[in-house]
Amino acid sequence: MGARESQPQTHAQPTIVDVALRAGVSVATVSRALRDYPYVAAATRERVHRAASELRYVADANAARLASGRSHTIGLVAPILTSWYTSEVIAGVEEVLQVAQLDLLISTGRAPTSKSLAGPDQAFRQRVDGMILVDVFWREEGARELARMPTPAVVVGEKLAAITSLSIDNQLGAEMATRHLLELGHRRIAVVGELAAVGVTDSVPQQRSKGFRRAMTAARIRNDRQLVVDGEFTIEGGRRAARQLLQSNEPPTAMFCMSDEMAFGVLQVAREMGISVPDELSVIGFDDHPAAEAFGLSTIRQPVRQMGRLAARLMSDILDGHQGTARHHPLGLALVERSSTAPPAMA
Amino acid sequence: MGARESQPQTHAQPTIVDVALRAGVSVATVSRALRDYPYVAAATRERVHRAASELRYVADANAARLASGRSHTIGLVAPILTSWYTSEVIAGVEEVLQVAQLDLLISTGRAPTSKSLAGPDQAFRQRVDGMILVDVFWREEGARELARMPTPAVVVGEKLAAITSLSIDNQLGAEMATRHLLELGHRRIAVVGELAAVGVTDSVPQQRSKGFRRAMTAARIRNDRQLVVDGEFTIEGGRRAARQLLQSNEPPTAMFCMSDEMAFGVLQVAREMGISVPDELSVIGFDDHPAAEAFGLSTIRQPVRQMGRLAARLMSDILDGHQGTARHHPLGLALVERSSTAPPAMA
DNA sequence: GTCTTCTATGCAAACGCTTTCAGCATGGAG
DNA sequence: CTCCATGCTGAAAGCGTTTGCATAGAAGAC
Repeated sequence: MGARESQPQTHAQPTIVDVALRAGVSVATVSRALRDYPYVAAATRERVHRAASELRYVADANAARLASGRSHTIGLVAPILTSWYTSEVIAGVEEVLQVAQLDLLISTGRAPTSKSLAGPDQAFRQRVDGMILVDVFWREEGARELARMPTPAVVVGEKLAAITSLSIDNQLGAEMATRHLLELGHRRIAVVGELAAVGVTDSVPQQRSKGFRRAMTAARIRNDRQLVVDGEFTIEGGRRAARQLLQSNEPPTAMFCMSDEMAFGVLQVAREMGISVPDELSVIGFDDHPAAEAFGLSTIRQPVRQMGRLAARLMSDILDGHQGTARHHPLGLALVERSSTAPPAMA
Repeated sequence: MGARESQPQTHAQPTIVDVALRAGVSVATVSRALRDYPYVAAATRERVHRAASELRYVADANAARLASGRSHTIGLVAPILTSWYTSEVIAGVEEVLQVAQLDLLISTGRAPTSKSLAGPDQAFRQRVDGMILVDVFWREEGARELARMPTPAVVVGEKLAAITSLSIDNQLGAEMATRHLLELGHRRIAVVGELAAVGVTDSVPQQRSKGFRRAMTAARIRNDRQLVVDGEFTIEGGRRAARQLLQSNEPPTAMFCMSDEMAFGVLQVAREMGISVPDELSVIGFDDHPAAEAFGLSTIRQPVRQMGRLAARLMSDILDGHQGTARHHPLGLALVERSSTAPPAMA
């Protein structure tokens, strides 16, 4: 009793068949009409659209994906989701995906098994049309492997040749920051970064480290190992680094922190120790974190949100077939002077 | 010419059929064996597993979902992804989903069309087994509607009866903050919150507002409308609020900011105006944002990450059928005293 | 031995779409 | 008047799983 005659009072979602029945056409036509394909008479299209909206029908994404191979979903992988950086990238990505009608599947980069950097696992790749990899460290070799995979990818945060990528020039940024301190007259400048990573070829910390050294060398200042300390890229690490540096018998007059968050920790410790910033100590960060202004922190601004937007746009283009060849997209940096940097006190 | 005989040199993913062929069993058996269903002989199971791993086979999620109705994906919706709060929740959620073998699909709560708070659109719901709604404002009426939907949901940030929810006690938190200031001896206390939302019944700002009023009333202090200002829940808004309050002819001796970020703005302005905190002005926030410590900001700590974890665990339980009835789960708050609050200067 | 239970397996029907292919009008070209 | 494009539509074959049902042995019950 009661075949499909009565309107579907049940809570089951309507299927394409329901729409077809109601519009008096075949499911094939419904499928075409709803996706605005050619070869559908205007009147028919109209009728189908009406039927669909009356039924509140929306195509099942899984079935569609199964049949067509496309999922209209792009995946994003990042080692940590909680950092300011990552969430800002995500926000940028979402911004453009939303208008591009694409969904976002997020995954934290599960342990990159030391073996062949397996990368996002297959299960993940299957469900997306493309991936945006943020802050996972690939290097050219990994990039080539990545490029060979069937799922297209865009890497943010690293300069790569084998695959579409985008990043800032970390070395340049560090150089800008250091030069700023140098120009103010500082000579005894400390860096707080991440020791473990500095050794890793082309890692972000290493690049920033290079930029720092380069500016220092240009100013003919010798490398002083006492003045490079570990801040682990966290606020807490920044605090430790600051204590270590400020309690030494010959403290620096300025510090370049490779991230704003470390700089926040430094600022806190300076305040607690009664060391006045910028009178007795200049501090410059890197990022332009949303809280940097409130700290009055001078810093190097990187356009993170914009990076997210760009990544999404590139991905979207690739999916549309306008890909062009893989290339790297550099993004600009800007020095933001605030109140944490000034000429050093008289010696 | 090479049917399926040769091993699949092609880049196409192996399907369940390939595994079946290789293990010498039917696809049905493969399906069962791989998911560790009963009624599969140990030896067979073993053989299938081996074949699968040799082929690097992993079941296509879309096909599986289509056939079984389950997607092993939970969806998360939030109005903004970029806030510290949201990303912390997400991190907590991811933490437990990862071990529960569930994927996370994220979506920003598209414009909640004023009409029947459509909620997460159908397209989204279809793709997930359950949803975690963070900081979308439902109220009991919306909650009931939500509960009627086929997709189970967990709401974080609001106390609801009709649906599983979890939140802190906002009123209590505000009361704790205010009482702290009161106990230090302050009488002229300002609140910075969000005016627009204070009028909305049971919105977070309204609840915090109530808590504030309640503590003040208990201390027999009259309501002074000059002392409640808008900070829009942003750093910038905090700055504006601070300027307005501090430039008035009778400035407060203490301020309760409904969020740490607004407090950051306040602190910045105070510093710029040469007003010493906490000597001339006490400031307390709400959240315990990661940067709060660096600011030396006293605040009310809410366990955001833990909320994410709990939400995910509840969702996971619901999906496993251990749901129990919908209920609200309260989370604890703690006063964190730092250096931004102290007794008022002599009058 | 026969009759039931179980256990283990396979067959084949969904699941809800997309897409190929073929078919039917229609209408202009010849 | 015939022939071919051309525009529109429908039938049906997948897409890669899961799962209900049937079946074949094996093992107990009698």
